[in-house]
Amino acid sequence: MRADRLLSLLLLLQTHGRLSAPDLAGRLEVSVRTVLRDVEALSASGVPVYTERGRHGGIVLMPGFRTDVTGMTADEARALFVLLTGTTHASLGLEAAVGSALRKIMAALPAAHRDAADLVARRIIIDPVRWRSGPASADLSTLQEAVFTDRRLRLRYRAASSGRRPERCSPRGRPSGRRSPRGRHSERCAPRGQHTG
Amino acid sequence: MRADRLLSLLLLLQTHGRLSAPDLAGRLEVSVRTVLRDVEALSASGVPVYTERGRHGGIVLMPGFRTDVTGMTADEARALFVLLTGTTHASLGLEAAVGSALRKIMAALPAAHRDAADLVARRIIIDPVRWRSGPASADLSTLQEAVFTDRRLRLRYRAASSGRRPERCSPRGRPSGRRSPRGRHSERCAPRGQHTG
DNA sequence: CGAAAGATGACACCTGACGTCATGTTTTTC
DNA sequence: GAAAAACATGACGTCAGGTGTCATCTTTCG
Repeated sequence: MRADRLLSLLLLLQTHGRLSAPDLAGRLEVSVRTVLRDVEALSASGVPVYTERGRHGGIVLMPGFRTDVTGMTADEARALFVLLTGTTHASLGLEAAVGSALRKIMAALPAAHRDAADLVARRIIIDPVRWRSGPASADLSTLQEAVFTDRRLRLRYRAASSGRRPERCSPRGRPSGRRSPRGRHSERCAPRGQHTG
Repeated sequence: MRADRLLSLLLLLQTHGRLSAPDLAGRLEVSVRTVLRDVEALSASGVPVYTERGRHGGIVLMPGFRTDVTGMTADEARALFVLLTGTTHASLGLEAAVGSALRKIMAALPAAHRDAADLVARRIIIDPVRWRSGPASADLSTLQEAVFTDRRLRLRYRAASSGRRPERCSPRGRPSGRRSPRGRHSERCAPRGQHTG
């Protein structure tokens, strides 16, 4: 899904400061052209992302970003809070767009707002099995989430990252293998190199 | 978008107890076939929706639903809360899927969880202009939101519904009119009859 | 100057989403 | 019991969005 990948792109840019388009293409498992298209879409949507050309160019998120843009009132946030304590289970299992997007945001939360929600996000990250007990059709999204979680883990608890890996790999590949001729990295199972610096 | 409509379908079913497929088709401005497909998708996603055949059949949401399914822990909800107070502005303007979906949920919130968030949702519903001051590309989504809001208003504050209607109508119709041959109700401006009983 | 990387346009392919048509099946109503 | 209304399902065609690939061009750094 495109919206899904846009979110991942944004989170990747928030985590690392600057990434080259080929690098992003590898991480997101799409072509460089698609990465540039996505960057254009992000920029058109108001995300302060800009690019730098030349030898060591790359995609850069505006440094001042990631902190309080505060587009939402406390009231609105509270409304969401109330909503999410109740109905959300259905709405999460309902559509991959909202569901997986929120989960990805949640997974990447500590990087953005580490101050108040780190413990919460830690629980979610450490125990991804819980997601598997969700709605029945969680195969693909659980896999994607596991991959994403693993990446995040590499950043936070580098020691405890191994051994908790899902048995099936093939990130972003559908079980039917229909999408395999597209991506060039369908065989990879371990998380990609991570610029741990 | 399909995910968007699935959410609307769920909310419609939550508001009214039971609706026939042709009725839903009219409200959602799609064909009956699509409504049935959507119901199937909802059901496959774990939403307890069932159908009743025969003369006065219809689509019914399980009565026990809408209250605490509690698929999300308070921790997770708090994580979302923290998230939505911060980064959300970008993520809202970013992708219509998450953004408009959340707004629709928020708009329909009082029907579901009237107890704790009515005042919040009321503020949101009464002052939709605020959404217009968001990211620049909010044309279509703002229109859709306005239409949706108007419908909700008819239910809650029947007296104050008029006069605050957006100048452009054509709900769910793209400005280019590309989608017009599909939907059968592209010309309508006023909200549809609402079963106000 | 050459290599690496972003920028852009064009073209083809594929898939998901819809509408339409056709045909059953079930339930209510007359 | 027949007709009507409504759900159920399969098939087929259309259409637009998303992607990959190819081809150039421009910019920056070594």
